[in-house]
Amino acid sequence: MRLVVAECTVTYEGRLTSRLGRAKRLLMIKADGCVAIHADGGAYKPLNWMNAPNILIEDDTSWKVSNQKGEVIVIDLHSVESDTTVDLGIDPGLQKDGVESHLQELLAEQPNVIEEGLQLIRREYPTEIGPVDLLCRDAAGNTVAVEIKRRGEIDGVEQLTRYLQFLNGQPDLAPVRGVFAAQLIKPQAKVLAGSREIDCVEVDYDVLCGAERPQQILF
Amino acid sequence: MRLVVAECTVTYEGRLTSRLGRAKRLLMIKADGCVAIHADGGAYKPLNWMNAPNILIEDDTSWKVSNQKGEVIVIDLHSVESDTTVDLGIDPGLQKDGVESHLQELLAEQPNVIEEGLQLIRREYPTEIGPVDLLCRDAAGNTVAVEIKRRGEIDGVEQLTRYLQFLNGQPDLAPVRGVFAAQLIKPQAKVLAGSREIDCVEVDYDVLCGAERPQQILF
DNA sequence: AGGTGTATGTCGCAT
DNA sequence: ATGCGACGTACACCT
Repeated sequence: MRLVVAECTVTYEGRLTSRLGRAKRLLMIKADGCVAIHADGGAYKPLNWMNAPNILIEDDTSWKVSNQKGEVIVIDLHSVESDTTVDLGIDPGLQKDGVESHLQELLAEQPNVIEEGLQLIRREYPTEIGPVDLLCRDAAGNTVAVEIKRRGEIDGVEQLTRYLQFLNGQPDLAPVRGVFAAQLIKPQAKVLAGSREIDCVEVDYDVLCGAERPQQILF
Repeated sequence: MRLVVAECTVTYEGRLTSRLGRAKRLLMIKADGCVAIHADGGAYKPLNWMNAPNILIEDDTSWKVSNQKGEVIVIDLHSVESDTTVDLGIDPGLQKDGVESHLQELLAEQPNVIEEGLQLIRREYPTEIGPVDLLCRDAAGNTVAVEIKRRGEIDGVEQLTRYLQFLNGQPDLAPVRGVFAAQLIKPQAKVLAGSREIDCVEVDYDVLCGAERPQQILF
């Protein structure tokens, strides 16, 4: 990784056009070739950037970074305060826990956690308007579409509503009812779901992890 | 801005849980207090971060960054290779030249590009649930709500649907039909729009710019 | 390569 | 604060 602190002006032309007036900034060039221009604020997001793959052409007073899509950043350097390079090596990578896909896996294994007697028909059931997280059959033999979110908000209810609309247009599946499952469901989402006769279920992620094989725990 | 290069391990607990195994990384602390942990790849996004406002507690071997929402990053430092601070001053900021609003302006001037005989009633027509991009009257005298997007996706159709629902509840306007206009409309959005009897129109931004005053070009 | 859904999305603006 | 819409969204995953 190369870190340059310099007075510079920057222009970007691509998905939009932008300009940065003259100021001292940090230029970060990573081993993968991506370039980021950081100010001393504005959270972790750089002011401008160009992700790999790109081409960096460097001359005495300016850098030109361009990619295949026709995006270009031009960095004019007025004065360079420092220019250092560190070898960080390859990172072992970030281990994430608790994302939606994991929650979906756990609930696919344990649909009865969502509702007594629920059985999985298919995970990621494909439709023209996108995949339904879980398609299930309930104790009474009716089809149930389950939408899973980490945090249940209005968007998720809208999404599930679309699926239900679509699925109920399929004579071999209808009638299909909906269940909205999330670790936490916001009040507004609950209200909206309620008004559409969609059940809401809040699931405890830790309990779900612990209860992954309840038989083995019980005996 | 403070830049530290160090061997470290990191854990984050908050919206999810994550771990970073021991490796050399760049720790960036900006003047606003935000902290970012960068590896030498993965575009401009840090592996972990904590935006301001937060509290950084530093001792000999570890840093603890936490915020009011209960998110916590713990950085264990095994060895520090460098620790430098630069004063970048306040950035003059990024000047953006947007495309979205411009598209709306152009279509407001040229509603007939959307549909033959369409006339503008009002741009940014206010409703309780947000402004309708363009409210128009068609050749037959019916009211038309136009939603404009750079890229037309399902969200945009949902948004327009909400507006139509609202507008059709106004006796002086109803019936109102919808037109979804974008530079590019995704297949799923087209399907959803079709099922709701919303017309889709793809507009060419460059042609629109060129056709801004068609009379002057024709004569 | 293109399409779709997720994200610790972030960011800004209005209520 | 919360809701809502835009973003150069980025990114993984699938066809």
